[in-house]
Amino acid sequence: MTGIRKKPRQQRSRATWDAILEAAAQLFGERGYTGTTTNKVAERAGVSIGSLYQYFPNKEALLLALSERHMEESGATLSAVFQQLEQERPDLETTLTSLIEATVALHRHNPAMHRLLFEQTPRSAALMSRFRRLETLMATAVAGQLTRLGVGGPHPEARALLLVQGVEAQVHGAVLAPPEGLSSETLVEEIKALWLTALRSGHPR
Amino acid sequence: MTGIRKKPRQQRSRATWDAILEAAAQLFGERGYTGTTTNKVAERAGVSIGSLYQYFPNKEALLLALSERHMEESGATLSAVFQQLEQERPDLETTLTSLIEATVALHRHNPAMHRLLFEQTPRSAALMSRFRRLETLMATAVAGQLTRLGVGGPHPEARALLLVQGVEAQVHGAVLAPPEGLSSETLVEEIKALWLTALRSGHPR
DNA sequence: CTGAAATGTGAGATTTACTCGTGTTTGCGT
DNA sequence: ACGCAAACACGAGTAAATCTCACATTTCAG
Repeated sequence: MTGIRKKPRQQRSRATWDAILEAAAQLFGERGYTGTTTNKVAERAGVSIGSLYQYFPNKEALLLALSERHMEESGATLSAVFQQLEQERPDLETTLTSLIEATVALHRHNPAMHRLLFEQTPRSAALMSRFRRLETLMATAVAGQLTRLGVGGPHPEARALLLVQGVEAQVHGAVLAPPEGLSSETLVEEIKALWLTALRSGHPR
Repeated sequence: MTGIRKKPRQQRSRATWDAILEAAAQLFGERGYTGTTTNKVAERAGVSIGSLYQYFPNKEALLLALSERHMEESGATLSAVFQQLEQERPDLETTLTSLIEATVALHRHNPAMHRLLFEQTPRSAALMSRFRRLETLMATAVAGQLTRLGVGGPHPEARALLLVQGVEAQVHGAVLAPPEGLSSETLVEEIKALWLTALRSGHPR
């Protein structure tokens, strides 16, 4: 269930593989998932429909491959942030700001892809499971930070998970659908303030 | 774009309309959205495929109608909660508990429908806009409560929106996908504690 | 009773995901 | 250079799903 039917062995096939994925990313972004046909993907990629199905067993596999790529990028970015946090060990406010700004950056980096994966797509079990894996990974790392800062409470894992889920939803809304009369910057500042208060209370300095 | 092609005028057509929607709810719940065909919906409803397309212009319209129904129910439930809050005017902790428990109840009431609308479905622009409308409505009501309790901060609307988005995401995760080793009850209690701290800090009694 | 509007029907037109038999290119041993 | 097997590419065709439309039936006002 890797979403890949055949790993390319020659360089030309690697090129068609890339072309197909790139075409899929473009068309999904332009027309949405259901609005895109596999034939159109093959056409824009400049390959035959048969070649597409040689590498991707079905339409959803294209989406899975794209999500894989996107989540690897996201994972790498976040890993870097956590690595820096573990080196510098800043206070709660700085730590929170780093995490939230990183989340904002992920949403602003490729809004089309984010919309595609989180809004316009039938979330299959496979996609959900990939997503939960990233979420769990992040929650674990966050729990480590909370514990270090002494704000983990009785259930650091639980608190970290709620932080990850909450911040993701709030930032998603703030960046991709800011409501009438509220700038996304204002909202992001409010998000930081809210979580800072929620976490530091009862644990000053 | 109402998702309804023709409003029924006679009672028999109302009956077929109901039968179609009920069949769609069942099959979508059993087989998922993409796993359900419009012909099967018509078959289970005991009507011809033509009748289905007389009332619903396409498959997605079935989903939209179901979401409409679900959101109306949710809206009614929440309205009742807010009405009670405005009468009894309880303190912050009780208010928060009411709101969060209401959200939990909504998720537990019909998990299949919730999963269908929020996970297994390609979220069209129409569906998203309906969802945002409910979210905005809720945020406005919550903002009123926060202001009454003196915890609105400089941007009560912003804070309320973040609360609605955050709690929805957290409760959704806690109820529909509690992680290994954490009961959803524990998580819900943690959600309450977290928001209570976030909101009451700096504004004791 | 009558005609017109509302409702119901289902064969089939159209679209789309996906297959498969066949042709072409590449790498490699000799 | 040559031949050959494996990898790669092709695209008409198949199966299955969505949706249409011309026609049949039911309802009801006058």
